[in-house]
Amino acid sequence: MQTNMKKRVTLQDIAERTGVSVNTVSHALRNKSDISAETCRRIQETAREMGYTGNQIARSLRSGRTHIIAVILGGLSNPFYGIMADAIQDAAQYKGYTVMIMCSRENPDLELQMAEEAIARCSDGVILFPSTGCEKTIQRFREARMPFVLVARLPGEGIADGVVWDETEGAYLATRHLIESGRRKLVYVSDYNIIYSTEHRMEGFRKACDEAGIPESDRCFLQSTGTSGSGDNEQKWMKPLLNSLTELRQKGFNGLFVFCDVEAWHIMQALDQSDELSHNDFGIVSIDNLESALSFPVQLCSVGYSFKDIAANSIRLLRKRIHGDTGAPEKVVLPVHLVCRGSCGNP
Amino acid sequence: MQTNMKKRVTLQDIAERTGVSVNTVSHALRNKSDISAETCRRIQETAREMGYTGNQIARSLRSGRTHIIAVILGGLSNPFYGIMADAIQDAAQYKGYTVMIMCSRENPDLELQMAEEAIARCSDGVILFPSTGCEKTIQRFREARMPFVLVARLPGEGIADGVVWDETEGAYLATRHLIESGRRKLVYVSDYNIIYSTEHRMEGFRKACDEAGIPESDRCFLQSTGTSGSGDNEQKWMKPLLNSLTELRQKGFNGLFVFCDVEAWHIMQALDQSDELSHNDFGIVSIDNLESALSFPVQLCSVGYSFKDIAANSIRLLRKRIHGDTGAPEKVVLPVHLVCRGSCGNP
DNA sequence: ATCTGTAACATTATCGTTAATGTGAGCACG
DNA sequence: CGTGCTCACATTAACGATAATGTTACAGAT
Repeated sequence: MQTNMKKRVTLQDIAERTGVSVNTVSHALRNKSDISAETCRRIQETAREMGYTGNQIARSLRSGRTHIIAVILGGLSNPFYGIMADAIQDAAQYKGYTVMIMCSRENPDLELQMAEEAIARCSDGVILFPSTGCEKTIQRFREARMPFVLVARLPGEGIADGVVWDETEGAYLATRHLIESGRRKLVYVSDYNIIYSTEHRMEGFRKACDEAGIPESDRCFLQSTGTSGSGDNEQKWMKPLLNSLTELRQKGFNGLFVFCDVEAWHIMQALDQSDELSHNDFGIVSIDNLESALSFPVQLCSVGYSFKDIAANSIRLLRKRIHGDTGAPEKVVLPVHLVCRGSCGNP
Repeated sequence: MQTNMKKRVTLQDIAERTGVSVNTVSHALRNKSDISAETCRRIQETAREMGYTGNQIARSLRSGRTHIIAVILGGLSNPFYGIMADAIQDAAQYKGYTVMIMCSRENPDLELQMAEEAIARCSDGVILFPSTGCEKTIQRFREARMPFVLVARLPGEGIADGVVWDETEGAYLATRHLIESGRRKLVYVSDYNIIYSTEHRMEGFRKACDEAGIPESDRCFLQSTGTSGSGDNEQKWMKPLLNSLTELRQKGFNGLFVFCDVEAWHIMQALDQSDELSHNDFGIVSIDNLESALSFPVQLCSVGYSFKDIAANSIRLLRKRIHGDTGAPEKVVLPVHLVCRGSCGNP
């Protein structure tokens, strides 16, 4: 059964080999005081010879610290999360943490399950990209006294530490960009209905429209289906979407504000596969600026923010809590910027 | 200092509360025998009341199993790895494992460092996407008796368990597709020089050329720079690439076999940003079929394989070793298939 | 000659859980 | 009426590392 008995070298083994106590070995390897230079050298050499590797599990049990940060996000095949995870990994590693990524699939039940995992595994803290319906998860972290930070979405003011970017401003910039490129009949289109993000992006959209004097009749909120990429069957969602867009195009709508880049790609794909429409029939802008990190051959105008800053701030806030800070929740709002690549249709 | 004393509920706490021994609590919570139904019920209820969550760290130390699988890959911002990681996560979770993702940045030194982490944290096993120069990493896993599987790249026959797909066949299919769409002066272009993959893809490219009777003079191997996405500065790599491609175009070269989708996107982006060339000047095919998982508005012909099967087989092979199998290394070669989306230029 | 101090180690307890034994009460049975 | 057996728990010993104390030998002070 246990033929692959991993008999790792332990402090005990080194102790026996060098003829000192386990504690002395432990101290010697960590260069603590109270060990003579000669003994210290001998122990360290023996440890190297024997191929000793400290057992993090044992250390964690003793110290109560795992140096693990759990990151709960939608799923890694979504480039948005992929890029985020990469940035967080980097920032975490820089501070000596290992990350453990868990996927919620944007489902509050799975999210809670992942939270339970994070707690059971004694993570030092959790970075949560909260799903819509994350209340129970947050409640659970509180009751378990598990330090956590909310990223990207912040359901309620002062509820917890959070790192977000200026969503309203982002949507405002994107929409204004559409308008400045000559579009005056605008569609806000999305499959997503995400806590925090949706309301703020809608608000930014409205603000830009108001400012430009675009009447309500020239604004349209199109709730699409399948464009978020959750469903697999293309045929199912493309048809209805194209029908709606064709109709809107005939009514003179010529600008699309799309919730995020991933969704915009889906919509562009649909438009390009259609016989009657092309993605050039609409000015298109969205949010996330993923192309900047990925170098796609897609010319999508988008509003970006710094993934690196989001990661660094998340780790910073988390570390504060891990180290015992019990102050009021801190909210970090990062700036956004517009990147024009031509999909707005500006001549 | 330690104001956030996480005083979790332990078996001991439950034992004191119910007036039985710690062991009895342990048994009761795991529905082991030798505990009377009444006591069992009482203990479980108390545990629920007190909000008990088992401590995985302690369990791991005791049992010698962490139920953690470390995955060492290039980096999550690369959609190839993002999709892979997602599939592996899924397969691992299905079998009761949590994955710990570590990034090698395709750098053997970092890779070794991550391997050390995986060992120190007592992962049950490791899934490694080996970098070029992975010998020391593999050596380390062996000496630590750490079960591992190589995925995507297999440096040497019978060296270790491995899951790959038919690279030669893939490149052959892709190249033949180019030829069948009327291209007969072909460029193999790549920045990558990856162990295993590069030789096999080149071989497939050659095989298709040979079969179609394309003379050596009508084949070109272009070693690009920056197209793999490792460098940040676009201007640096685009110029030389476009110069090379312009020259090749003038010489009549009209088909590009690109190492992988991510690289093909970069090249298409460069072509589209050029004044003299467009991505329509070349038939383009590559490998990975990432669009199928991501729904990008990019019409790239590509050779795909099943991410799900790769993930499932990796976990399967790993579990065999984790459970003590010491048989000969197993190599799984998964089939590939071509997906045409039009970038080949077929009229 | 006794006391004190300290360098350099050793011992012991502990983190939370679980496997391997240990134990006492109650009951059946020859 | 003692033996054996089972039930239902308790006790003890790990897992590997580390913090909190103990211990010893020897140097120097008084």
